Amino acid sequence: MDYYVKNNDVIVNEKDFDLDETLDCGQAFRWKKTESDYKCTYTGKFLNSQLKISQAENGDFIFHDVSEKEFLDKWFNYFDFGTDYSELKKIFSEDETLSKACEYAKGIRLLRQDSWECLVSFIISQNNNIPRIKGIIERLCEHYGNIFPTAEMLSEESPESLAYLRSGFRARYICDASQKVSKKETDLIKISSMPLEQARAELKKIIGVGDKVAECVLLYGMHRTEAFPVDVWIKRVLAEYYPNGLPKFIKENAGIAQQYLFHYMRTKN
DNA sequence: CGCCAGGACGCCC
DNA sequence: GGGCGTCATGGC
Repeated sequence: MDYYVKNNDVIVNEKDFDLDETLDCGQAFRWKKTESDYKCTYTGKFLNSQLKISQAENGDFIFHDVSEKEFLDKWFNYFDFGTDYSELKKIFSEDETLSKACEYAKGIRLLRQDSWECLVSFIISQNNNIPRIKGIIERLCEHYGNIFPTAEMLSEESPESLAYLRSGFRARYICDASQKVSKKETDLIKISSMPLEQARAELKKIIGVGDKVAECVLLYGMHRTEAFPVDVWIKRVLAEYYPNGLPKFIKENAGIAQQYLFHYMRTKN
C-alpha cells in the first residue's frame, strides 16, 4: 500500500482493493453509492467519522477531505491496509473453489468495523435479505439524526417504540442487546479478546444471538479472522464444494476466505 | 401471487 | 443431540 497527500485528500494505491466489491459484499450495510466523475464513489461512516471515498479509473483511491493523521489513525485500520491480501489469496488459491472465488472478486477486503454496530446489524440480518437489512438500519440511523445509536440510547426503547423500524420479531432482540451492553452485562471490549469459544458463549447470552450472528460479530466487529459465519449461501457452498469439510490450511483466516466464498456464491449467477 | 432472505427459539422425540 | 414449525416484513 502506498499513499500520498494531495491538496485536502489522501490518495492511496492498493491493488488488492475494489470499492464496489468490498462495500457491497454483505459485510457492511451503511455505505451509499453516490454519483461522481470517478469509477465509483461512496459515502459512509465509521463511528462518528464521515468519509467520502472514490475509486478512480486507474484504480487509485481518493479519501476526500481527509488529513494524513486522520487517514493513518482511522481509515488505514478500517480498510485493513496493514494486511497483505495478496499473500492471503495466494494461500487460499491452493484450493480450487477458493481460487475461483478470489479470482471472481479480487478486491474484497475484510473491514474492521465497530462491534456494537455489527451486533445490532447482524441481529437485524437474521432471516432477512440484504436490501431490507439496509433499509431497517437506515431508518434506525435517520431516527437519531443520521448517527448509529449507542447502546445507551437504544436501551430507552421498547419493541413497541421501535415499530417504525419495521424490523418484525427482531425488535425485542435489539432491545435485549441494548440493555445488556449498556449495563455492561455484555462487555464487547472484553469479549473481543477472549478465547474464541468463550467469546461465542458470551455473545449468545443475548436473546436473538445464535451461532451465525455471534460469528458475524466476532469476524466483522472484532476482526477475529478464524470466525466462520455459516448462512444459507455458505451452506450451499459447503454442500456443493466441500462435502468433506474445508481445507485445514485456511483455519486462521477462515473468515476472510468465507467472505470470498459468500460473495462468489451469492452473485455469480 | 409464492418463494425466499447473511436465523433463533421452543418444542418434540 | 437433530428435526420442524414459528416468528415479521418485504424484495424479487
